[in-house]
Amino acid sequence: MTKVHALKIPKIKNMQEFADVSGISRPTVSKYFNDPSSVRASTREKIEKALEAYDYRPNIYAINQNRALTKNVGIVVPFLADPFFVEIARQIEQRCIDAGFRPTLFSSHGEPHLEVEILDMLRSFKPAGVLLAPLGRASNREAIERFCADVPTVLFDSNLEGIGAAFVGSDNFSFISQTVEYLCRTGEPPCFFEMATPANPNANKRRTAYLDTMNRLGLEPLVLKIDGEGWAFEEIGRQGTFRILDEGGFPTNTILCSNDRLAIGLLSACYERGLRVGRGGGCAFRVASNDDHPFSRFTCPSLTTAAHDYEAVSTRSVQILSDLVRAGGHFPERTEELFPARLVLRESA
Amino acid sequence: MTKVHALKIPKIKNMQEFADVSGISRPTVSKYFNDPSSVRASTREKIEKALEAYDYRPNIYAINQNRALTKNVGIVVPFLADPFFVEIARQIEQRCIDAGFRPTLFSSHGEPHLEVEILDMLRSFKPAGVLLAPLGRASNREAIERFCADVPTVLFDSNLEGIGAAFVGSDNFSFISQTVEYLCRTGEPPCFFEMATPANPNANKRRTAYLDTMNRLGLEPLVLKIDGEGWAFEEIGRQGTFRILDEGGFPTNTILCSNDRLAIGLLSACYERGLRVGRGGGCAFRVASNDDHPFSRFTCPSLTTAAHDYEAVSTRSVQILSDLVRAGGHFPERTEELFPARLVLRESA
DNA sequence: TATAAAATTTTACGCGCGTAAAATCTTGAA
DNA sequence: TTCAAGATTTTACGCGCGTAAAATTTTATA
Repeated sequence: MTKVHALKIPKIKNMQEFADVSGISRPTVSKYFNDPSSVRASTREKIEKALEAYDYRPNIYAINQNRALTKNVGIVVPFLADPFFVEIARQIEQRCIDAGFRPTLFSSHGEPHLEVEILDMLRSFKPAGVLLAPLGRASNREAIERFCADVPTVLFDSNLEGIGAAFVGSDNFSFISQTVEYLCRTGEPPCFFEMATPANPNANKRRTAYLDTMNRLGLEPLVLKIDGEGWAFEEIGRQGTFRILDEGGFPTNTILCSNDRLAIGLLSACYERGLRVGRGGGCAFRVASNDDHPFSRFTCPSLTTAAHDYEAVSTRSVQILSDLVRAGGHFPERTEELFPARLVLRESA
Repeated sequence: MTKVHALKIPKIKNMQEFADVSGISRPTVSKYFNDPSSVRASTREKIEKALEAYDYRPNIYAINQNRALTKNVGIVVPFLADPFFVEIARQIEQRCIDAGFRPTLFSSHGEPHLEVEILDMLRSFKPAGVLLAPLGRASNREAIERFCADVPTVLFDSNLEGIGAAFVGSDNFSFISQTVEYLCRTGEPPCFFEMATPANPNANKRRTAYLDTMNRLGLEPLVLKIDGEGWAFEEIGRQGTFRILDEGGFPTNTILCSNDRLAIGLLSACYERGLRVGRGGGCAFRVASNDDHPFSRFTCPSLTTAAHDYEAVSTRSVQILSDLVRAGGHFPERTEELFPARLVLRESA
């Protein structure tokens, strides 16, 4: 666009020059860019007319240098290679833009030192606020706590007790109770398949929910813990399944996985061993899971799972962050908000 | 860290104050932060000693406002929900940091208007350079061309002829020739399974490579084009497979997919229809593909595919961008560099 | 029409740092 | 020891914009 008019118009270097050509004083122009509705309608028209003709954009560095609070928002997810986090990040990103913020996405890539580095860098960004999905168990709690003391932060997906101004996530009990009840209603009660040392605190909540639900139903719970560290859940689920199969097989014909990525690994291992999964006659067992991972509809068989309410979590997270920023960065007390799951029935159970 | 010493040390507000406490003039301190080796060793020691005691960090906005060229680098990928792009982005990110840049990741999320918006925003970032994997066919060529005229840009993954200072990607011919030759050597020649209107220009190169390779081998090529728009390749591959199966089935017992994500959809459709895929006896057909998508080892069966040289592409992209920046943003002529594939044999073919 | 109150604009100043040019210090050879 | 060339540091200025306070205009009321 610039190029097209290049012959006609002189280049605008700064706000002063733009103010000159639009016939308004520079500070008024500055006000306009901070909030167009803060200047008189007639003034706004003049500026917008000039804007069409001259295509000027304020220097973001000069803006942010002087403004006490920027409109930057940092979005930090623990592991971007997991499409679940991409999806939730995408929605949060869009809602931040709608709310007038300038979001930037970061991934800790599963590494605690990267998480700390990102928060460290985020400090110098002077963000209005940060939406943080922490690594969880591996997180440097102290570092995150210090960060949250300095920067208004809303945690999402994974809760760190007492840290951040608020937490928005999914109700793990809702996930598990729905899947367990469905499985019990339609067949044998499930055993619970999870990592022995899960990266994510949601995993612990899910185990507890499984135990509670089974007890409530008067059934004997059975937890299978598999080895493995880190964020390569699929591979961990796969190797764990091989080991279980080699050591005598699963104790029930119904398996509830802590999360979809473990289930993906489990399904691949079952397939490789020629074990058919599903509700049908020739099936060795049923498998259900939690998260509604974007790929869970393409597994073999497609995965019955409890779906996050992506929209509610992302919408509410950004809304709370907006409130937090408006409130000056502090809430009278920390809040936690959880959204229920929606059971998605597919072929695996 | 700041908090720990809070009682002992006064807070450093700006470079002047830091210069005062370290006994050096502010401009010299400025030089140090731009390049520590540009000040005398004795001066450097003084600064670094003060740095330990006072934990001061220059204001990035003030820095970037005055510096003609920032150290920012934009990394733009077309679709972050595809773990392939996450992986390549992660590696590029790390290499940018190693090269002294400050990378920021953006995703066009498959939408051309977002791609343009990102480039627009990137302008005001005054980046030293940009690494761009364009959407491809859907890209606004004109907008990207204008951007590349103003900002030093290296294209990667998807080439847009003549645009950008350089292109670094994978050699699609190497991918296809290896998979085709392997399939022909070990069984029936493959038909080629692809989208009728692929989003990505690599798809066209792959089709051409398939046709060439089959001709070279004296075999009759056979291209199956399936409908579908956008970036939901798995779903497109799945539905396309259902249609083909409903309309009489595949014409050969060997299928080469243009990319892994289509193959994932194809495999899920085959599974649902009870068609076994693989080399073994009871298998309806063999399926091979291209990309070595991070999930291709977890498909059922695991996917035989041609792998990108992630490391070579990311390393070379960043290296060329470094050169480009050093050269002042322009090369005497545009270069294209392609890296060969590595065949990964798994269970599907 | 006059005038006080409210809304808006302008004046005036500073933010934190980069950088050219001037001043100073090192270094090494005479 | 001296002194010039080279290396380093300091002086001096400006970048582009935010923002409090002052000045002005608009609006509402009498």
